[in-house]
Amino acid sequence: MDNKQYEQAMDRLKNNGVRITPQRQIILKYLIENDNHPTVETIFNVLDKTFPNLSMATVYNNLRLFKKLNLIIELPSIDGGYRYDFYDHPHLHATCDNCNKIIDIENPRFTEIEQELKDETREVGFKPTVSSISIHGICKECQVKLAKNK
Amino acid sequence: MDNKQYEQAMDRLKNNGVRITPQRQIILKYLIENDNHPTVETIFNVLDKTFPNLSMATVYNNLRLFKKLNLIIELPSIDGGYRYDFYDHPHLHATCDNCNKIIDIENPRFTEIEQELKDETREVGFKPTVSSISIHGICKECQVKLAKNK
DNA sequence: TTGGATGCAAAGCTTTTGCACCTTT
DNA sequence: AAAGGTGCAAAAGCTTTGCATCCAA
Repeated sequence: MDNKQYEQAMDRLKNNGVRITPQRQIILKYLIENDNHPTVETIFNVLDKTFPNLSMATVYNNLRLFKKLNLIIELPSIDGGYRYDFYDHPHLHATCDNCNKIIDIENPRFTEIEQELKDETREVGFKPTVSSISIHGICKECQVKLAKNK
Repeated sequence: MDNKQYEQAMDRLKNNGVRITPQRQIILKYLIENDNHPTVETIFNVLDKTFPNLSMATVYNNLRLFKKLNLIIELPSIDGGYRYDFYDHPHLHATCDNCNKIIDIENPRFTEIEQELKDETREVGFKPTVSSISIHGICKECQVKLAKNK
């Protein structure tokens, strides 16, 4: 794990007068170490194994808190729920509308594009924080799957 | 209203074997004529006035259908719900995380940027359809409001 | 020490579904 | 005439909240 990300996240909590609890630590660590864009339930199920008595409410409450502090971003899934992603460097998301998987796409030009989009919002007096940039469509695997079912 | 958008939407329904009902017509018309990014409830409340006995379930069902046909896009709001937007030409959304307002930002370069992002997903075998591109932050009005409350 | 955080359970929403009736094709 | 869609109400899910207890600072 990139420890710097974790330390910076802890600092952001401290600077906002938010207490550092084991629950907050493991949730953030999980999000930093995994780029699987988990649902709330996935996060809960995985962490509950090694941290019994963890409460779903705590996961919900803390995800909401982290989102407000711009530590994570929330990605809508076509299945109705949300997926969560630690907001490290901005990157492109490709969301499969068939299996709901979210794929990270890295590209050196992306930071530049994000900057350009943020600048555009500044022109109308907006104060940008994070970006949520997704391309919807069908992933490679599902294209094959869907073709077979015809 | 741009009638072409409406006609094209109707064609897309027909081509997919979907029946054209008055409910579908008024919901689509409403979304085409308004760029206020309404919630499900707003859509229901406005349309129910002139179309009594409209059912919330019908609004939900049809929004889901339109989304699947890529006629509209669904934008997550920090208040937990979603906002809907007729998917005409791609454009940038600035989402205020304080008042939940969504602002359309038009820029001639945007189509080009969207194309570039879609191309990036194609490189990993993805088949892109629509984009959902939002910059989160605080709008002009809320910046003033929040400064006053200090 | 003490205000904030957690866990549990209950409440509150939002969204979907079942079914009888109605409408488009 | 038949397949599909609608409205209503009930069910199902998801998310938040109240409160007693616990713990980080």
